[in-house]
Parts: sequence; structure tokens; C-alpha cells
Amino acid sequence: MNTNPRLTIGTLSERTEVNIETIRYYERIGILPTPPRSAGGHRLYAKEHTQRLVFIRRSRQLGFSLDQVRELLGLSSGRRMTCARVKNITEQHIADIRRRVKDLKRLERVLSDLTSQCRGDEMGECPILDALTRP
Amino acid sequence: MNTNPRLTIGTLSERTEVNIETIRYYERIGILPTPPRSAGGHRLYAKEHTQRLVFIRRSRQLGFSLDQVRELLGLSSGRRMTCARVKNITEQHIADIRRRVKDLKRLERVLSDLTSQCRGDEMGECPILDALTRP
DNA sequence: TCAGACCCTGGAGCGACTACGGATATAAGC
DNA sequence: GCTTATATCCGTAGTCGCTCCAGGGTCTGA
Repeated sequence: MNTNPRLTIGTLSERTEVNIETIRYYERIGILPTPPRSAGGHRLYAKEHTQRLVFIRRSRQLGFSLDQVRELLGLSSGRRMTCARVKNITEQHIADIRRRVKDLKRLERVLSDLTSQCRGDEMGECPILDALTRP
Repeated sequence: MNTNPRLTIGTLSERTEVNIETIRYYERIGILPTPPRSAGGHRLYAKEHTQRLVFIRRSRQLGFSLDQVRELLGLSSGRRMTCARVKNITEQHIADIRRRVKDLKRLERVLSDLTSQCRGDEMGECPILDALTRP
């Protein structure tokens, strides 16, 4: 018996928890290789597709952009990724995340200040609208 | 002398620090009212446009979506905003920001753990790639 | 009058998908 | 073998919030 049959896109989608449309999208943008087809034109995936798709999914879950994923996969630049390069990409990504956190926290502080000044009445002046409107 | 002449889009853009293209975009999506035009078809803005545009810009800087801005402006739903409704929108927005911060921090922790395990050599195994690849 | 700065429109592009519609392929049941 | 149900195909368009472009027309100062 064959425990490793070719998978249809639906099965691959279930196993990897990646949306069917997304799988086709990844193929279209060249981040997932084009699989062989059945006589009728359906895609038939092998193990290496599953592996790559899982790699992509995990990278995306960690917030890497598809361009970064491309690089991590060694699809851009000169082929083989060194560990140094991977670490570098990851550190840049971390720096970016920290910037975003900082920005969001600043926002949160400002907004919290505004709401704390606002009684939330049904009428009258609103300090929040005021702050947005004031010259 | 007239200290309040109609402004061209370029001048409005400078004064409000909103890109010209963005101003036209806001008009197109109906968040900024269509201004009168000169004989030759150039937009001529008055004070109320400046005020509204500043309102929009500040709201965007606070991270509100254009839909939220629309609502804060009283463009959707039944007209007049109550202070209660404004506060509610703002609190939802704060909650959203907090969620995002939480998610980003979780990411940061995972990524930091990974890089700390990675020596960043020029060759050999890479714990980061491993983590992305492992079954 | 005329150069040069400004403004006009419509459309495309970004990132990372997601959704849709109408046609074909395959699987399951009888 | 036949019918039905489900799966898959493709191409296109929509999402958000802009930004940029080409190929024109308008306005202003010297």
C-alpha cells in the first residue's frame, strides 16, 4: 500500500491548514512550485510541496513577509542561505516588530487619555471630538 | 485684504500635511466634500475643508480606519454623534490595539528565542530554518 | 507672451490574500 | 453503467489606504 499518495489541493489544504485559494496564489507568485497534474488537469501534490507549504505557513505565522519567506527559501539572491543571513533577516524582523509595538503603545496611551476625559454622555461636548477638531 | 482666500489643492496639501493624491482620494470615497471649482476646473477649498481634512488626518494618526472616521464624522448611521458613541468607538479601537500589541509581543518572544539559539555561522545547521522546516 | 509651475483625469500598483461564477473532473452510491 | 454530489479548474475582481503615472489642460509672474 501507498501511504504517500499524491494529494489533491483540498487534501493538502486540510493537512497544512492553508486555504485552497491561498495555495493557488502561492503557486501563481512562484513561491510554491507548480505540481504535476492529473489527466483532467487537477493538481497533484507530493511530499515536498507539503513541506514547503508548511515552511511558508510557519514563516507567515511568525510575521515574515512573503518577500522574506522567498529569501528564507533561497529563492532570491544567490541560492543557499547561510545561517548568518537567516539570523540577520530574523533580527531585522524583530526590530520591525518592536517598532510597531512602540508605535501602538504610544497610540494606546493617547487614546486612553482621551477616553478617560470623556464621560460618554448622550449629549453635550465630547473631549474626543474636540481633540480631533481643535485648531 | 482677504486672509481667507480659497485654497488650491497644493496649498491645502501643504497646510494640512496631507498628500495631494490622498486629498483627491478622500473626495472620491466621499469622506471629504467636493469643493467648488475654478473656471478651468481646479479645486478651490474653503475653511471647512481644511477643518475636516485636519480631523481626518488626526483620526488616521490615531489609527482609526476610514470607516471609523466616517462614523466619527457622522457620515454613516443616523447623523449626529453622541459622546457615548464616540467613546464606544474609541474603546473598541483601543481594545483592537491591545490585541495587536499582545500578538506582536508573542511573535517577538518566539523570534527572539529562535535567534538566541542561532550562532549565525556561515555554514552548517540553522536552528531558525530547522524550526520552520521540522515536521 | 510664454516658460514653468501647478492641476486635471483615469487607471494601475502595492501586499496578501479572499471571493465569485461558470465550467469541468472525479468519487460515491445504486 | 449512470447519476448525483462534491471537488477542482480558471480568470477576474474586491479588500484597505493610499501612491504613482502618463498625457493632457490651467494659471501665474516676468
